[in-house]
Amino acid sequence: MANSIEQNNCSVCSQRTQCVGAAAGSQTTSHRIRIERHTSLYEAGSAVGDQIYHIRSGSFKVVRGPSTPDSDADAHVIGFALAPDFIGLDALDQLEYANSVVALEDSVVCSISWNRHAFEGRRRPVMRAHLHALLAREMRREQRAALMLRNTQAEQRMADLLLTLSERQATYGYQPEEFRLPMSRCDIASYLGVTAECVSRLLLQFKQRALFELCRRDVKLLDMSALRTMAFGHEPPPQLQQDQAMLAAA
Amino acid sequence: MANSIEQNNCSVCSQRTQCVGAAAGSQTTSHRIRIERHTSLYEAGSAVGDQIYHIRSGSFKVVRGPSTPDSDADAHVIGFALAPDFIGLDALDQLEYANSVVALEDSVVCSISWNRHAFEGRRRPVMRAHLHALLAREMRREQRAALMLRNTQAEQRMADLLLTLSERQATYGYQPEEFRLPMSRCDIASYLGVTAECVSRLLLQFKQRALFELCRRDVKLLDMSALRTMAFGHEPPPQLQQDQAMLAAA
DNA sequence: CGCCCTATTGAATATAATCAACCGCCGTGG
DNA sequence: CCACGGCGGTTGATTATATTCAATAGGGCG
Repeated sequence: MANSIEQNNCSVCSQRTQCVGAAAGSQTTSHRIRIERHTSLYEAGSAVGDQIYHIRSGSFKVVRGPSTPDSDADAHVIGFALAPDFIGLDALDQLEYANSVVALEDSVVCSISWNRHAFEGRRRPVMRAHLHALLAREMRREQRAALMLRNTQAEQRMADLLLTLSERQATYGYQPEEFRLPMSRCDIASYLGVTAECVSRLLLQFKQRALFELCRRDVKLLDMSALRTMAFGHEPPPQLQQDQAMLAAA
Repeated sequence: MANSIEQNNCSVCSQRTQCVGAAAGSQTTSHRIRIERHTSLYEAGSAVGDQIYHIRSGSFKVVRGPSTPDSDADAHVIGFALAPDFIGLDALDQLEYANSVVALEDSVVCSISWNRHAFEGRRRPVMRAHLHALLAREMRREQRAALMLRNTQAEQRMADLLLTLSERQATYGYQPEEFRLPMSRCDIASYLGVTAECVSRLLLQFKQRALFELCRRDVKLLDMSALRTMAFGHEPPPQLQQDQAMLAAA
């Protein structure tokens, strides 16, 4: 399913300050993989290797179980992964992947052999810290998502999702107000834990309240502070950039 | 808050087959800590040390944020931890704990210095595998919980909780049908993402349908297969014992 | 052009929240 | 010993929120 692979020198990578691979040393190489839209990086049930994946560009959905059991449309979206996220951390100890990862658009990932990097060589302690930080960060992100699911209405979760996407857009150098939703309404619904109809209605409401403009999948946020107020009880910060900072510093 | 501490020789520990500490070597020691009911093992905001905790007996709730901000009762329960769970894995890379852990009953935990065990000594690779297995397993557990929150009604989540508690009871040598709920209705409600009233009604329904007997906090499951059918769509297995087996085998 | 798939809209229904009252247990103090 | 008050838990009535079922709209693509 992965469409093309090429070698990659981490020391000249544009994302080396954020990446685990680059920290391992200047001569490190990794494999760069190009994934076409709607194809999977890996499928639930396939063998887990020695690698984790770093998204260089594009976006993915993480789906519980096989991505297309044909008839069975209850493939639940348990998360989205956008550049520069890492994928495959939850499978470190497993023989088979429990989830499938499907590209929402044409994307590029780096495959990093974590075992070699994290536990050999001079920079081993640094790499360990990196890996543990990634694991713990992922765990806290899951916790936060679960918290949202428990204690908020669909409206707030939708607002949160929009803000998260916006934030991600911003860290990538683009404007935070304007972006394109890489996922379908159905994916959003599955992720938020509501029906597609409900997503539709929520988006309509948002539009009517002039929180944003929306044409198909193109979004332009108009009132981000209102969205923030809606998502959290009017506080500014989920400490995400803090985690990013830690990662870069390590 | 931790009430008493004593030294502990892991090689004669009754749980050495399941514990990270014991695998490190025969002369390993850890600290055994006694925690009184309603006191916290640690509080959100307190400093993270070099240890993770292994529950030897008793039970805890994991609460997002400080456990008692006095007036503010919206302390959300993000999970329960029962023997022989591990606690503190999500803080490996952090300076401060993000969650608080509160004992639901008088409990005993072992404090294990993971850094020393996992990265020094002859059994280092084994320890690493242990630690990574714990981290990844915890992550998958979170994912499973989130899946339940997204795609199920309160009824199913309640059934799932009861079965989980039952299963835990069984792994500990007791009968799986009869046990005592260590947590309050309010804690259950917070964990399931519903109100306390709703929990009450659900439990009443279960009783009326003769799924179980319930007196205050004492439970006796009468129809476990019905509960299973309710929780998952009539399939048997969340693969949890598999994880346990892997852990013991490593 | 016409089909298929995604998305939207509407009406009726189900599920859980909210608000409010009440019960029963337990510890305290008269 | 019993009365009191507090807390955890239960129950009821009403309302809000999201689901379900069904029908429709619109874009992409052969």
